[in-house]
Amino acid sequence: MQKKNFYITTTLPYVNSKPHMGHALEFVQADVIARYQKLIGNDLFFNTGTDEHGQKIYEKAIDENKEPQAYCDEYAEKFKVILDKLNILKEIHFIRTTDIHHISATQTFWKLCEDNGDIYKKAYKIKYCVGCELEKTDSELVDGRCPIHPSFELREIEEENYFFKFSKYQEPLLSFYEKNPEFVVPDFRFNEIKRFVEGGLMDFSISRLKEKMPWGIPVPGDETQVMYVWFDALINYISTLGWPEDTENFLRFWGNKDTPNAIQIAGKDNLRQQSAMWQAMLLSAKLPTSKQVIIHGFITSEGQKMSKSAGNVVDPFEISEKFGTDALRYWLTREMNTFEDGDFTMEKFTDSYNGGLANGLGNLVSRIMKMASTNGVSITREMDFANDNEFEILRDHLSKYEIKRAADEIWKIIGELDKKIQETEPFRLVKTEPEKAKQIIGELVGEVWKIAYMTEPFLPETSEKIFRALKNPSEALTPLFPRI
RNA sequence: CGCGGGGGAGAGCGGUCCGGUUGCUCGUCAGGCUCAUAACCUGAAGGUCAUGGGUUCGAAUCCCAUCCCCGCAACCA
Repeated sequence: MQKKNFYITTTLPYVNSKPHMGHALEFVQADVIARYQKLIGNDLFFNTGTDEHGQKIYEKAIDENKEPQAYCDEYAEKFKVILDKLNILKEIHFIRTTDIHHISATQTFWKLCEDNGDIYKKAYKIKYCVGCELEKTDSELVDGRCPIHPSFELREIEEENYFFKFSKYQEPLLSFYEKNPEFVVPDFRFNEIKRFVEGGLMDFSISRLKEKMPWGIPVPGDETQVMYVWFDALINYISTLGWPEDTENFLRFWGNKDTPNAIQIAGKDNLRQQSAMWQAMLLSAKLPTSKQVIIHGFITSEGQKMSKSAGNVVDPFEISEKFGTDALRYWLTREMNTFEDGDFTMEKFTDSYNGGLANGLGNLVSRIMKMASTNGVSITREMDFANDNEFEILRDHLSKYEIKRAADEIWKIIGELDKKIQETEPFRLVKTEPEKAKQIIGELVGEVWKIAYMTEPFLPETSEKIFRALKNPSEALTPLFPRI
């Protein structure tokens, strides 16, 4: 099989809050795909990082009495810690939108769009709450008023901002979608964005007055303005590759216009930004588009949106500390519907842990390894992903990013093995026909090897433990997942 | 007429695109096994697949209408 270059990126979390379950979901989903690609022998560029500019960060920093940069440093660190905690591939690139190189790349990008006539200045009306002394977006308002200060009338202030000619890209985007029928996965999200673009596009504001909000990347050639955070943040997907200087790396992983290569994963709230706005920006800069955008759902808790006020926030850090990284990864990949919303409760979590991990995978490995060590049976076969047809089903699902379905296939095998042990009874047969029993146990050990191999993208730590046990069947195996 | 998702055994989900004995997980009940983490295997009970109409030999699935729940509605994973 020919080696390919594979690029995948998450969205960059905005550092206005610490890592939560939704971030964990996206990191783990991306990691499963990345690990799988690595396993089948492809060269990998895996990207994530932190989105650090903008008004909200600026305010938070002031609230916490910190310099914005110091505040961001602190939060970027928190995200690095959660990546580690989730056992995300160490080779992941971690870009920060305050990185010097990102800043210069963004300014270059801006100039490309500007040269193409897609950036212009226009008076822009903003709604301003005198109570908060802040600008408010329409989505923040309740009944047209600031929810915190409903007694104040909102003031309309006019300021000059730069705008991006999004409207110009309605037709180009639609024809691009037409030519790339798999551009957004799953298909119902693709329909959603098509309908949105068909409905007409409004140019969007891409800068802010520096004197009001200095925490942004300076607009080239205009000292009075900084870029609006969205414009800057999206560019990370290519600045992380060393664009614009490192054209070789860029072509290798981002691809060219005929064969775009970048896979992006994002939450459903990011559908527009990733699959329309960002693609229009790339078209404007005359750069290749992304290859595919994968959209996942949200995690609710007790059927409701997680929020501090509802008191139902589940901390991924705590869960993995308490039950293990792979227990959390298992839940995120197998219990969650890959493309839809899922609900997290402690009860569901422990049920799935006990069922799938303790009674399922853990117990199966225990019973087979015990028989193997008692009877001196060791591993007899080895396979690999790239060449073996045994993995075809898994391959089919993962090439479509059907993470849950791929995991389901593994657990189907686990169930069949439990059944096979019961039906062939090697533990009993060993007393009457030891050779035949050993042969069966040998087959079972081979199956455990296969499971360890297939499990690696999902549960890397467990996979490693099983491999270790397979090499030393005589060593006592501690339960992989004690019941909880 | 804004967009989208959903209504199904006690609970949670597949299945719906491309009509043809409702499938899975957990729970309950009965039996079996003893290699294993009170784990594992077999079987059973339990559903008018939201409602009303239509198409069809046949509808959870297609069409029309209605009711209810939940997100989003330009920058919140």
